[in-house]
Amino acid sequence: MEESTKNFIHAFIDEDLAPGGRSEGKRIHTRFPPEPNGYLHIGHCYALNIDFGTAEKYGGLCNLRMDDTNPAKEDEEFVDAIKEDIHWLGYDWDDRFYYGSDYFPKTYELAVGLIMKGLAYVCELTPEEFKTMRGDVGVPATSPYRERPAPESLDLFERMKNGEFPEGAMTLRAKIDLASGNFNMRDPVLYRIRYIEHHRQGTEWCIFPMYDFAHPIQDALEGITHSLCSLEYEDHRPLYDWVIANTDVPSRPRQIEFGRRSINYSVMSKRKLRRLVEEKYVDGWDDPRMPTLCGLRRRGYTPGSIRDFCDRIGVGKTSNSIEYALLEHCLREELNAHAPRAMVVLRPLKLVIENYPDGKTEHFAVENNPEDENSGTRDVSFSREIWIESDDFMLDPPKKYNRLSLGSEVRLKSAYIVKCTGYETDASGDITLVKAQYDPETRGGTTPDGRKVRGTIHWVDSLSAVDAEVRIYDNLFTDPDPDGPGKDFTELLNPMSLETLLGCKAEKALETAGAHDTFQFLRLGYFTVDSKDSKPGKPVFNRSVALKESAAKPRATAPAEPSQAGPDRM
RNA sequence: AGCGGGAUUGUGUAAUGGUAGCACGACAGACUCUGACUCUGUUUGUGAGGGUUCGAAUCCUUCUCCCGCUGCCA
Repeated sequence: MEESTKNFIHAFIDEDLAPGGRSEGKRIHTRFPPEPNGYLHIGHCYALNIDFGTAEKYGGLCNLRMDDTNPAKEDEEFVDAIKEDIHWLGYDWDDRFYYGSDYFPKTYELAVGLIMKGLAYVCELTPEEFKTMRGDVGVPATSPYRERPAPESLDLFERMKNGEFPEGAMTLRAKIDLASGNFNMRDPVLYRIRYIEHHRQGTEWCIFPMYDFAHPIQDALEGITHSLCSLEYEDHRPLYDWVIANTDVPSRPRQIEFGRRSINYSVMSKRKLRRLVEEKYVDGWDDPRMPTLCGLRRRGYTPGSIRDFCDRIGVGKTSNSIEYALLEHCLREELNAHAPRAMVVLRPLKLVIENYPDGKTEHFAVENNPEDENSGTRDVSFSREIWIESDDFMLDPPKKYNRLSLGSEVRLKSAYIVKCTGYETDASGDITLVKAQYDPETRGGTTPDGRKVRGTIHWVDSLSAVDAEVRIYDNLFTDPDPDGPGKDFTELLNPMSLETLLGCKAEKALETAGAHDTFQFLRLGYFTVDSKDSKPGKPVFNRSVALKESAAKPRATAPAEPSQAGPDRM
């Protein structure tokens, strides 16, 4: 997992660490600064991996800091969820957990210092005036308050802080360059007035620093050496550097920007994820179809598979969309090695073994995981009537069909070889039952005579079967890029993204499976116990990811029989 | 149009002047008590033109295309 390949960020850091570099002799220190206004998603994992991973690579430290300088958007509710998700992924910040808002007094002090140096002024342009006087490409911005004497700005700024002016009446602006081609440098706002209760500061403050002012100060105060952020802040770097250069801060962090990464068939922006939840296209932030960490967790993704994914997608300055198949591969790879096997029939069809004594029950020891010799075996019972997957029997099988058809032989996994002798149908011609004869010499699924049996299928003893609900998930969207230009993602939702199967038959051992337990259902895929809806005796499983299927495998027509739409089916 | 970034196979990522490699996907075959896993093999790429050089993905140049910014959001 620790690829530790060198990326462009490492190249910059090596350069800074070299003799004469800005970080020579220093311990590398990064930070992860989420805004507590939503749940973490897979895109954050990528940033987490960069922030914590870079610190780790250099034997440094990474802080966790809640970026909460805008009281209108943030909520304490998200703070704990964010911390939980990060810990779940396996990253730790020790005792270095901070809130940006904890620095409000110091930030205010530094703003005062800027005013005294003549580098900031109180501007009384209303938001509307501000907009009209912002200038344009080739047209400088203007402000009649730009030359206001420092003592006057000092007085007004203090009164802003004391709550003497209404929202929007004035701002504190940096005095930089009204004609800059980089609009972020056209005397950017440093402080604005907001009469909103802050989730931690209460009503202590009514003026709040902007990100562009607060962030570099917070970084410098914490001794951050490298402030890693996404590409959209590239235009802000000159301002970041300006703040560092012109305020009295103890260190000089370097901002480095990296390209974002998204996943196809998904949306990633908080705004869109919020819409999916609020407009009930999904069942909540932790709906297993969501790219949120809580959603992925409920779906059955493991921390290891997600971190492996982040390592594999690399770090660069391009903004790209990764194929969902890579994430799935990472999960399969981990689960194949570790998930215990179980037999579950999703779409049950009764198989009656005519020459097997009625009332008799046998027990077989079935290996828990053929990939892991130490995983042992479990006891699986067998009797005259068993459930098999309905597409494991076909009347008119295509070529290369290895399963049951009239007259064919198949192995019941770990039990016996059976030969199909007949079937029954209902009035409409649908198959209701399949008949077979077993070969007593093949106990355990062996063939003492050395004959080859092409197919092996999974099965569940009807006498001990447990009814289960299984949820099959597919992409949330039908379009690989639902976020693309000119597209309305709500019109691209996949109506088949959730299929709920009721009356599935699970082997007895699964009756009491606990939340987040993950199994490989033989020949089907990896399934995780749903953490919300599963109950002992009434298990509910989420399909985390299907097994790969070779194209050669003939696709039987999927019988719709026990399948039913869930309540939130779209 | 002003400023800032970017372009290597279907996808992502290496190669900083010296054989374009790796992973995922796809396809084909071997193996198999999971049509999984594993193993083997195959296909497809340096956005375009010009230049420098023995030699260019890499350096120079012109062009094309893509993305971000013009909140008192982060």
